Amino acid sequence: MLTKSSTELVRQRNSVLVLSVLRRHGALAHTEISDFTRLSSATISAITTELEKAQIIEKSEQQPASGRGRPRVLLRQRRDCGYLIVVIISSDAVQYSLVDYAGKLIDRFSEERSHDPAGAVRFVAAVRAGLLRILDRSKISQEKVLLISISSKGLVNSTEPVLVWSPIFGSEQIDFESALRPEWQAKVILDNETLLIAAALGAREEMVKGADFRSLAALSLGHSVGLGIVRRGNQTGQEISAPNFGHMLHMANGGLCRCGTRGCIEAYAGFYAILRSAFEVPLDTIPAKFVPVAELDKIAAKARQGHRVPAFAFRQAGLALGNGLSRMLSLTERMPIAITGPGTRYYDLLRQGIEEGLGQSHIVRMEGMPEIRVVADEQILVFEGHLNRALSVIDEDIVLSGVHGAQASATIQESG
Amino acid sequence: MLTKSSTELVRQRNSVLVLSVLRRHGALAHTEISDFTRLSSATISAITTELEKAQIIEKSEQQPASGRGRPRVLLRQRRDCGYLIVVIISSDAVQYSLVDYAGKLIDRFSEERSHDPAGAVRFVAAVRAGLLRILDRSKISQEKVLLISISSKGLVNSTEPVLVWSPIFGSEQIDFESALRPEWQAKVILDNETLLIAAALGAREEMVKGADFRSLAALSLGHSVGLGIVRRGNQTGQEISAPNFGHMLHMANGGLCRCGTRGCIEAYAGFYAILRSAFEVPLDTIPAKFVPVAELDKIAAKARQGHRVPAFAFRQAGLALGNGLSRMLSLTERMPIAITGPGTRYYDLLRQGIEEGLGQSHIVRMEGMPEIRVVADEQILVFEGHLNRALSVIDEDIVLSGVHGAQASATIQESG
DNA sequence: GATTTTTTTCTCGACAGTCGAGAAATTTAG
DNA sequence: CTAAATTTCTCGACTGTCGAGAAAAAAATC
Repeated sequence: MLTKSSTELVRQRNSVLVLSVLRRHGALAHTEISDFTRLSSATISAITTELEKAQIIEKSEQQPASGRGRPRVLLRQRRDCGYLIVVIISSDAVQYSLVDYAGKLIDRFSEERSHDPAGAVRFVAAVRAGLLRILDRSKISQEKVLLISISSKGLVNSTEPVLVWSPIFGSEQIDFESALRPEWQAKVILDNETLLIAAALGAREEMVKGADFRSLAALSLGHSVGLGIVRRGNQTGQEISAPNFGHMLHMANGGLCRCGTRGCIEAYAGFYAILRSAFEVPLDTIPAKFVPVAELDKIAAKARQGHRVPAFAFRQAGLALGNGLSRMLSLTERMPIAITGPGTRYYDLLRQGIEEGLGQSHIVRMEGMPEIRVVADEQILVFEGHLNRALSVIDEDIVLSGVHGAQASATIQESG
Repeated sequence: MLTKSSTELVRQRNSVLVLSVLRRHGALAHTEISDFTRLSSATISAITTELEKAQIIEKSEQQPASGRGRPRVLLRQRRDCGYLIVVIISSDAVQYSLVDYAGKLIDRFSEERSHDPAGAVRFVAAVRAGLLRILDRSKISQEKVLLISISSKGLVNSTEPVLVWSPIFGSEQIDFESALRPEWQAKVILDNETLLIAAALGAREEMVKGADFRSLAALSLGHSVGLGIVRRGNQTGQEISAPNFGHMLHMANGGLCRCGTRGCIEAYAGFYAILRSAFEVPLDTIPAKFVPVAELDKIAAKARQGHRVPAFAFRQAGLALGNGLSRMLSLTERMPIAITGPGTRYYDLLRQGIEEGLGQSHIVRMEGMPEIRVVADEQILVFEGHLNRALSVIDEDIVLSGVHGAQASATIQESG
């Protein structure tokens, strides 16, 4: 449904635009902002003075003039405009990071995760405690925290911050919104971890290729299998989604998966599945909850030495991934695939299977093999994705709700 | 990438908004437009007088006043503002329809399709002749044709009107843009047939449910298998896609498909596949080019009488469809599925397989079986989808490029 | 038949936003 | 000290939307 447009909307959108180029390129002068946004100098003046009055951006300290002419005055976000807490939930720990409005990391710690099975309630309590702890350590007032950005593996509700299914808690849903609302007025967002990886890679790619960038998929290999897809939207930035790839059907009536279904991709390509297959355990045995990486390393070593059974296990995993990717490509379009996660260390063993699995589909035979690249530093990508996403959400929120109100309160502060 | 906004953009978007409510609700009075668009009366005046000067809309004939007060003046699109040619390519014929700007059908005919294999070039020539023929019959000047909207089964390039793969011509690409550009200045768009069905069903659904509508998939069963997905976009209307569903991998190293790959869904669920399976022909035999529906009816009759082999053929088809749909749902979200096409007459035989195939996946086990409905009148839906899509494209084009220019030329005409 | 009521359309002034041009500011080069 | 260069700021013009009220036009009422 289309909706009406007004001149205020124009100002809002252009304000967000100014903030976003500031975000992307760091501190910028008036003229540079004008160049990047294609807005006239007069408009930049109007917008920046408004944002400055609202205490969202500030003029930077005078820096040594680097040429003739009137020296530039750089504009940058005010670090103390607001704060962001990033919560990264992984299988064995939860990492809390406090970040300021300029994207600078202020504080960070990790907490071990309790592995007790009936732990959803206790887990939520732990997250609440962790959030209060990082706030307490920083001496920042709670109202200044504008956003809490959470990520986890698993399936996430697309509109609300509800974890619908996760490898650890299964179908025991976790609603972060209602869990945190009592003590936090900050907005809460929740994203799938691999989605954030895809978003970060997409942003990097767009930096390089510019308008040529179309789409990209990120595949994360580990105890579980995740997929994120980022596509260039029609007009409004990027469109990202995190399908339930690990539990997409690979083969009807296939191996038993952790989720209780038979034949999921993960039941062939997850770490536990490779282990199960390498030890020739029947495919309908209930899989191990957790597999030490060292264990898998041993299997990989044997496979590299030429032992048939472990090599076959990796090959089967590759085939499941390749088939799944080919199905994903059939449902979307040809796009490069970036593989991340701890599983990349076995890529030499997986590769042939992946390529064969991809090659078995019409789309790949017709359009050719998609570009596959291995990307390290999964953790950095996740955090980068958090920042990209969270800070632009904050920018939008500030402009949408804040500028006029904040401007008024700023005037009061000045006169008071 | 965000882009700058300006006041002209506001006017453009609001003009499109006015045209779209006119499109949706038929002739409307000033006040009604204001109600629907939430724009003020003054703005409606400004926009409508502009559109009227540009000869895009007109005041309707005075109708008997139906109450007290100043009588309403209805505004409607000018039928002669421009024309649209709809070309529906099906396996045995090509249908040409001439439609005016108000969406009214003016002329229509079908032409048999030559089934010669080396026919891509000849086929394009036939389409060009057909287009000229329908233009000639109508006595409309060629410049008045603003858009040629083509649909076909198969895989379509998402940005340009290029048929990438089709059941009949295979990988022999057809670029309608370059084929028609010499003699037509009209814009050319090409869509997958099932995508248009999905778009039409989505529009209907949105009429009923309003903002509650989220997404919907249309599955078309026939000689080939098509899928269209429509999702409510973030802000700008609907987002539709037509994946290569029929040739998504169903089973690695499975039955041979028309496309030359093994294991496509169509190689189990297409009409030829059901035939092959019912006659217990080996799955690697090259499939029949064309299967008379009567032949399939016979098999269905036997299956309904309880014969095992033909019943199994339908069941296998259902399983392939169900597995494929479950994979699609894993990659998107839970959504209702509408089944159309000639294959719906065998739905009683397919149903059990489809449901079982769906049930084998994690997503369906977790979120439950999606709603499945059978929808008749596929042809009507295709045409409706064409109109929805094409006319809104025309509206946008007119406003974007036309209003000021057309206004100028109108003034010239008046003074001349 | 004149007047009032009701409903719709049109018009006017206020306000918000962007833009181009040029003025003002401020530094380096000579 | 002056001229040149460069950046920032300001002003008036233009476009757009809005609310209020005037104008139009028919039915209802006296």
